[in-house]
Order: sequence, then structure tokens, then C-alpha cells
Amino acid sequence: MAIIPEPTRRRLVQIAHLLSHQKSTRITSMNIESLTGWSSSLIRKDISMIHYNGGVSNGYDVKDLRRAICEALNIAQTIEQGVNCCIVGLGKLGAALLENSIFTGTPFKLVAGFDTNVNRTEILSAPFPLYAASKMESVIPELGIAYAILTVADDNAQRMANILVSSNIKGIVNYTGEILSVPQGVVVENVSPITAMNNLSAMLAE
Amino acid sequence: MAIIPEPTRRRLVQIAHLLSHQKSTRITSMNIESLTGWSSSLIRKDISMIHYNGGVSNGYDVKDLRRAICEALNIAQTIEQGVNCCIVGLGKLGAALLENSIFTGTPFKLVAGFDTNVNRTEILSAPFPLYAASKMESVIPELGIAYAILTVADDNAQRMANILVSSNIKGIVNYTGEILSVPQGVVVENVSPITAMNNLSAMLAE
DNA sequence: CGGTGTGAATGCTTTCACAGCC
DNA sequence: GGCTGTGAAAGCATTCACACCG
Repeated sequence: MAIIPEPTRRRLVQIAHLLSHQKSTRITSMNIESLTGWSSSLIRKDISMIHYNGGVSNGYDVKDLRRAICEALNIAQTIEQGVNCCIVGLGKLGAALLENSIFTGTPFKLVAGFDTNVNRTEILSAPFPLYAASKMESVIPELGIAYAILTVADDNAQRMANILVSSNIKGIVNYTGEILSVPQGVVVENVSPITAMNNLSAMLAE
Repeated sequence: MAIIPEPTRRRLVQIAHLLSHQKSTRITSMNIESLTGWSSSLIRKDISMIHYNGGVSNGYDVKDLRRAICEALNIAQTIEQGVNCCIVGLGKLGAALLENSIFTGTPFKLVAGFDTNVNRTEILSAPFPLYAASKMESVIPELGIAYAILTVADDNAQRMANILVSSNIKGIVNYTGEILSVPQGVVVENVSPITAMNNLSAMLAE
């Protein structure tokens, strides 16, 4: 498969998600345009990047298009096997995410939580084990954990990220306000409320 | 001020944030490169977009550069006046964010919370008032709320977004898995853990 | 020197426009 | 007729390379 440019990939991920919530059985690029704001030709181009070629004059088959996108992005495999994830930092935010229901219907499975404060790991309960942060480097490879959700305090973020990296993590969803330095090959997705708000400000100021 | 392209704006927001946490008093574009992974020439180009011209052969003055970026992005004004924000949806995640400490040291101020379930607004306590969701259209303009954090259940997301839009909200930080349809002029920042995870998958699959 | 600031060149993304197909 | 799929054109963003400056 030819390489798919990052902007296209990100849109396809969204489109796939949107398709899974779709009521009707067929959808056109214009429908998707009005749902997402991206131009219909851009959407057609994106779809052409994965060589789908299943569109006809009344659009695409919702289910089939979704399947094709997932396959092309290699999230099909992900979907079948599931991906093991963990939460690092069990403060209020981390604890809120413990609720495993958050990932039901997705391929992501929470299988462990970590906190430096052993109190937290004892007080809280979750449908999977909670460990002291010192256990990360052994537990993460053992359970085959690929992704981590980082919800520690900002001043602890880089230190924990370093441990995650040396535990061989593949990706980090970063809820802290810090920008993490990680080696090539590890992917970080920044979702801190503060960064998000700052982005809003910068977008809205022309 | 000439318009600043979106990718540049997003990087500058991050750089400004990073500068505020900086110990040393001077910094070079190479320093920022090793901190962020963006190339030093890109960083210089970004800075040149705001016509800063304050750099010398030992780099930039950290404080002054930060000030200049904030000014150029119109987040200076934001910083002085603060921006009023609200949380819509007081489930576990929303409740975790109520902790106002999350925005201390930032220009963002939480001034209201909303939930359709009046129980939640009564049970929970916060350093600002919590209202029934039916009050949104009156309270939001009244308090001059510009940004909303959306933490409702997915199947309620678009409905709440519609109400936010008709309450004249400027920006939405979207923690739900839904893609929101909003009119031009309203900005959405998607930070759902599921979207973030999906993006990780798509990035890591070449 | 060591680093900035910036035109020019390169390399991506998006839009356009239209042939082709159901 | 309506919509897809896709070269070709246009529009952006990033890197290069080098003049310039403390």
C-alpha cells in the first residue's frame, strides 16, 4: 500500500468513525462534506488514496466503505485483536477514565493503571489491576501494552513519558499540558484541555 | 497583521506554552527543535511570520519571545482579560474537570457547569454554579461564556452542540467521540480519547 | 563563530474540472 | 442526471542555503 499522507489519514479515521454511527445504508461525498466541513472533492481524493473504487452514482455503501478504510489504515487488524492500553496517573482525571465503559465498542482495552502514589492504587477499584508506577517497566511489556493514557501532573509528565518509552510503549495520549520529548517511532497525541483551549484562541483570533 | 497559517499557529501556541515553563533566560531555535522535534528552520520561519526580529546570535530572550507570540496570536488580550468557559456534561469526566485547579495559571476561567440531569448539578460541588442544561441558552450569553468543554455521552453530543451554537458559543473542546457539525465561525477541537487512540493506530500503521 | 531572518526551491495538499459510469 | 475517480493546476508549508549581524 502506497503511503497515505497524514492529513488524509486523520480524516479517514474520523470518516470511519462517523460511518459506524450512520443510520442510512448509502452515503455520498457531499453528505460527508455537510457532516464534516471538508470539501467533497477532498473526501473523494482521500478515498481514492486507499484505492477503494466502490463508489457508484448514488454514493458509497456505508458499511463496505468503513470496512475498506479500516483495512487500509491497518486498524482492521487492530479491531480484531484489540490493543492493550494503560492509564498512567490516577488522579481525578485518570480515575474518571478508569470507567472502562469509555472504550466499549472500540478495539481498545484498558488492562492496567499506574500511579506513583500507592494509596491511589489501593483506594480505587477498576475491572483490571492497578500497580505502583515502579512496576511499569515490568508490567507493560508483560501485558503487551501498546498505548498509554498519560494523566499525571504536568511536572511529572516527562519523567513518566521516559519510563513509558523505556517500557517500549508505541503511543501516548497526552492529557498533560506538557510537550513530551520522545524518540522517533513513538507517537504522541496531545489532548490536554489547556492546549485545546489555546488552540481555540489562536484559531478564533483570525 | 498578515494572516498566520494554521500549522504555524498551532506550533506557536505550543512554543509559547513551552517557553513559559523554561528555566533559562535565553533559547535558540535549535533548543526548541530538540524539545519539540520540529526543525529549527521551521521554527525560525514560524517566528518570522510574526515579524519578531528580536533574535540575536545567542538566540531569543525567552520571556520577550513568549510575550511577542502571545501578542501576535491575540492570546495576549485573552490572557489579560481571561476567557469564561463552561463544562457541559457532569458525568465522571466532566466532574473530574470541575476541579478548577486544572486551569490555574492559564487565562481560562470555569464559570459554569451544565447537566441535563438535575441530580448531578445538586450532588456535585464546584467553585462556580452548576445549572440544568435547559438554562444554557440564558446563562451562557449572560456570563459571557466563550468556550465550552463538551463531556456528555456521545448520543447527546450533537444536540448539546446545537444548543451551544444557538447560545453563541465561540469554541468547543469536544471530549465526545462524535464529530460535531457546527456552522462556520464556531471552532471545534476534538480531543476524545477514542479519536486520539484511533489517530495513534493510524499513525503507527505506517 | 554561532545563530537569526528570509528569498528561492522543493515537496505536499487541496481544489478544479471533466471523463466515465450506473 | 448525479456522483465517483483522477490527472492537472493551484495553493500551501517546509526545507535549503546563505547574507547578515552581534
